[in-house]
Amino acid sequence: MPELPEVETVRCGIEPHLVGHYVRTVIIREPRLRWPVPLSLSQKLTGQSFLTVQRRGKYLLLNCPQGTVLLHLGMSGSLRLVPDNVPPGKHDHLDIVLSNDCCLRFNDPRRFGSVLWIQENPLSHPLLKPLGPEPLDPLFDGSYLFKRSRHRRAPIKVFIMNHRVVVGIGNIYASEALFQAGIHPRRAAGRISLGRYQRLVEAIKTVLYQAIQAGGTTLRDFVTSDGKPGYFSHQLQIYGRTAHPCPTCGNPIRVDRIGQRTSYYCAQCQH
DNA sequence: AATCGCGCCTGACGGC
DNA sequence: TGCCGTCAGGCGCGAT
Repeated sequence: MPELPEVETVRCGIEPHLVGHYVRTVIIREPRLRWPVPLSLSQKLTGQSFLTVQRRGKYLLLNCPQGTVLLHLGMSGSLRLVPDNVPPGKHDHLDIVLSNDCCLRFNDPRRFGSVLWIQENPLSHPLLKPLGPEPLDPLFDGSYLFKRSRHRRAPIKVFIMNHRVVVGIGNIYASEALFQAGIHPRRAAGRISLGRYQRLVEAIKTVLYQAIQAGGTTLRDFVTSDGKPGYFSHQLQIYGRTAHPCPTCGNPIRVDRIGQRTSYYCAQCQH
């Protein structure tokens, strides 16, 4: 599923094909996404040109002079650029056809994604306003997390997956970062020292950077007309590796359910 | 204020 | 083979 690194890779991939081009047509085949795709999207977006393509957490912002397409890939969403004569396939819910004969195609089997049109300042939109800092921003550091976590009894894994605390850390990278930092996913957030938070933040930045770099190389051929856009295969040390030996100590990796999410950890290495 | 649990949805998978 | 139940998961929302 798209995590922050995938969304950033998508952003980089589509940006050069959108910026400076205008929208010829919008085709909505299935408006029933997480929120209904507004019927007015077609009319509002047609004729607009793209100024910039930004990312905020896992949201993509396609900025136009008169508004912004606010897009989320949810669990199973993907964006591809295809020549505009390629017939749509299953779950191709929406096309933004561009002046350069290219078509930005949104596919989402589970329809947890969303495509909205907003006219106010995007950052004051109700979906974006409450979001915490970007994990790769320098102001996201150990002392920030330490301060935010005081008196919090929630497990650290739940805490760092809370998008009001910090955005873009999904289930996979939460497990990976906690493993790398040697912190047990169930430990209460309020009972972790500043030093350990500094190590955790370092781990979060490292796993995200590595994944973004991996994505940049794997998804070099972003413009495709066939096949699925491969989310890059993660180099995961712990996620999904139940009963495999821990790469550090060799003890079997454990799986557990924390905050309604599957969590992987090494009971020996993480405290 | 913080935390919990629900619901949205399809595809993959296991059991019978 | 086919049918059915279960699970996976991002994330906003309403309840506690």
